[in-house]
Order: sequence, then C-alpha cells, then structure tokens
Amino acid sequence: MRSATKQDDLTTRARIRNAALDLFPEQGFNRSTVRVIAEKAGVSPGLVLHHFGSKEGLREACDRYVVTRFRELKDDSLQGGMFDPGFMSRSIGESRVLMRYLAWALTTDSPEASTLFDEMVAEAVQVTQRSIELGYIKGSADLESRTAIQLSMQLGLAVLHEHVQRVTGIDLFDEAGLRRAMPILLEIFSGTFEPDLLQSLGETIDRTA
Amino acid sequence: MRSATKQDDLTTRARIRNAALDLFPEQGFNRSTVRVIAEKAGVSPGLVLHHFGSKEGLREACDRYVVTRFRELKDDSLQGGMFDPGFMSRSIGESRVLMRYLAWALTTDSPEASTLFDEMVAEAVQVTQRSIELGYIKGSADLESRTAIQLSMQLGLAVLHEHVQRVTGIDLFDEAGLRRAMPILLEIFSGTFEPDLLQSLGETIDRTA
DNA sequence: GTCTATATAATGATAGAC
DNA sequence: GTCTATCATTATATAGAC
Repeated sequence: MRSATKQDDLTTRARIRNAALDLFPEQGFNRSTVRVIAEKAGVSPGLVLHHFGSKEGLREACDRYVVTRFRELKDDSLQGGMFDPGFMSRSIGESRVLMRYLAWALTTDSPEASTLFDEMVAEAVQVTQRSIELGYIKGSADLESRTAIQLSMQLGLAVLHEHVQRVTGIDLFDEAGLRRAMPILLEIFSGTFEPDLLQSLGETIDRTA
Repeated sequence: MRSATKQDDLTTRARIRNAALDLFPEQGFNRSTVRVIAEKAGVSPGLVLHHFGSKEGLREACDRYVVTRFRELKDDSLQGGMFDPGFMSRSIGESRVLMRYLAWALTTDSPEASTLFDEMVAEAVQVTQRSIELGYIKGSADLESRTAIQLSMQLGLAVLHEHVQRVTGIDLFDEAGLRRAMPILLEIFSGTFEPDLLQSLGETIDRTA
C-alpha cells in the first residue's frame, strides 16, 4: 500500500501530472490552461509542453496514469477486484483524486477511460456470475445488461457526487462519507419496492410493451 | 402535447438555441464555437451574439429553456411528476435533446441545472413518502438521502448513457431502448441481493463502522 | 434583424539561452 | 532540464453598413 507521497519527493514530471489530475476534473479541460497547470506545479509553461509534447499529450498521460493505477489497485485486491466492497474505500485511501478524475474522464471522449469502463463491466459480470452460483445474488434474464446498468449507476453516482453532497451532505469521495453511504446503497440494492408495487409496475410495462 | 416542431417554423432565435442545445452536449462548450453554432442554425456568427449578448448568455438561455421545459412537462403530468414512470418516456417523446442536455448540464457548473436537481430530489422525496404510506415503497431511516442517491443513480445513468449504449446496445434516450431498460431497472430496484449476502454485508459494514 | 469586416484577447506551441 | 520571450492561431466580441 503506497501512502500519500509528499509532493517534494516527486519528479517534476509527476508534479505536473498531479497538478493536471487535480485541475482537469475541477476546472474542465479548457479552463485548465497550460499556464495554470504550470503555476500549480511550480514550473514554467514551457516545461509542461517540454515534458508532454502538447496539452493533449498531458491529458493522455493523465488518462493512462489513472487507468493504470486503477488496474494496479485491482490486482492488489485480495477479493473480487474493483467490485468488492473494500475497493472503493481503498482507492480513496490512496487519493480521492483518482476517483474524481475517472468520473470526469468518463464524461469526456476518453478511449482509455472507456476501455477501463468496459473492463469493469466485464469483471463485474464475472463476479456477479460467481455470486449467483454461490447464492448471494439473484439471477437475471439479461445479466450482462443488468450488471452494466448497475455499475453505471454506481459510477454515475460518482460523476454527480457534487450534487449528492450538496443535497445530502454526503461526500462520496471521502471515507467518512462512504461509510454513511454504504448502508443506504445496501438498502437500495436490497430493493425498495414492495411486492404490491412490483405487480402493478410489471403490468404497466406489459401494457406499454 | 406539443409535437416535434419543424425547424422552419421557428424564430431565428429559437433555431440558434436549438443548435446550441444540440451542440453543447455533443461537442462540449468550447468546441461548440459561435461559428459552428451559427452555421448549424444557418445564420452568421454575429447574429448569434446579437441575440444572446455573449456565448455565455446563449448557454444560460439554453439552461433556462431546458429547465423551464422540464418544469412544464412535470406540470402537464397527470401522475406524480418527474418521478412517475411515464415521465421520462414523455420527455423523450418531445425530444431526446432535452434529457441529453440536462445530463450534460449536470456535469458542468450550472446553477439552473443544480436548482432543478434539487427540485427533483424534493419532489421525489414527497412522492416516495406518499408511496411508503400507500405501502408501495419500503421505508428508510434516512429517506431524504436514500431518495437523493437513488435519483442521482438514475440521472447518472443518463450522464453515462454513451457507455451504457456501447456496452449493452441500449439507448436510454430512445423509446425502444427505454422499453428494454425498464424491466432491468425494475429488477435492480426490486433488489438483486439474496438474504445470505445481505447478512454478511451487514456484518462487514458493522465491522468497518 | 441580419450581414461583413475587424479588433482584441488568450492560448497552445516554438526557439533559443542557460 | 528549465526558463524567458515570442509566434501563430483561434475565439469571442464589436462596429457599422444594409
């Protein structure tokens, strides 16, 4: 488990990347100008381009870094990988920056982020399959889609975390916030519909179909 | 029910706004230059600024329009408003543009969109409260948060709709796609956890807390 | 209301010294 | 590796004619 590294110990290249990792999700790509990134990293604008070739190159480096780091975290995981309950809190343990960046990258055209998304879905399907066999999770007529949608919902929650925090006070990228959210998520995925509603909704869908 | 209006019947101002409504979510704010918007609307760049003062003014006009339109759709609704099952399909009936724009706006700093989000949560809480009394929905220790999170998950799904479509083939902003998604969402919100897992997860949370 | 032409500002990127 | 100075491009916004 790598602990929070001091900025002073990092190479200049890493400091620049970390500055971008912070700024892109916070300000968006265009408002995070090379000058602003350079200032945050404590270097000159020219050096940013020197290290990454172009601003787009910097962005790709950030994408690759975050995606790679997520894969490493998955491999470190003793349990089921990205889908096991402790994964999110561990990645938050390293840094909320990682999760926030991924959430942001998923809302932009990022091939790296999209590939990671696909991997997460594929892995989640496997884990779910196994869990079904073990009698932990209910089966489905369309397990692939259900899993993909369920995972998208969780990641979507991360994408909208600012709104969630504003309304509920829960900071999903924070360990304390995640602890508050856990039982609520558990409640939701345990089912919030009573049998009566299920029947009438099922009929509505049949009528509409 | 207002049906799809022909572009030719609209005022120039409305045509410009519609062009932006399309472009902002598709290309992002910065790549949607005034020139591109003007071209799509079939007018000169100067006229865009003449009508909306600035590009930022155009963006605010779009936000206001979408948010207002959503409120109108809610008022038209005979049932529980934005949270009733038919609402989404009806708003898609008018135009997928509306939903796509809202999803995008929620990922940018939009006061209008944030306010709408808050309203949707407040309304959902009310509807859920009523549904609990009617025995349709299960109660909660923290109903506000649970409802906010559940709504965020649904909206988050809209935000990540491109990924959902890539992986499952389901286009959530399309009537046919929504019909495919409905039973899956029903399945999810009915609960996908078996009692065995619930117990062990509950213990895990207790241990972590 | 609508267009064309232009001013102005900011940004990504380059060149060259150290 | 790092900085300063500068270029070239592009975008928003304005001015004024029609």
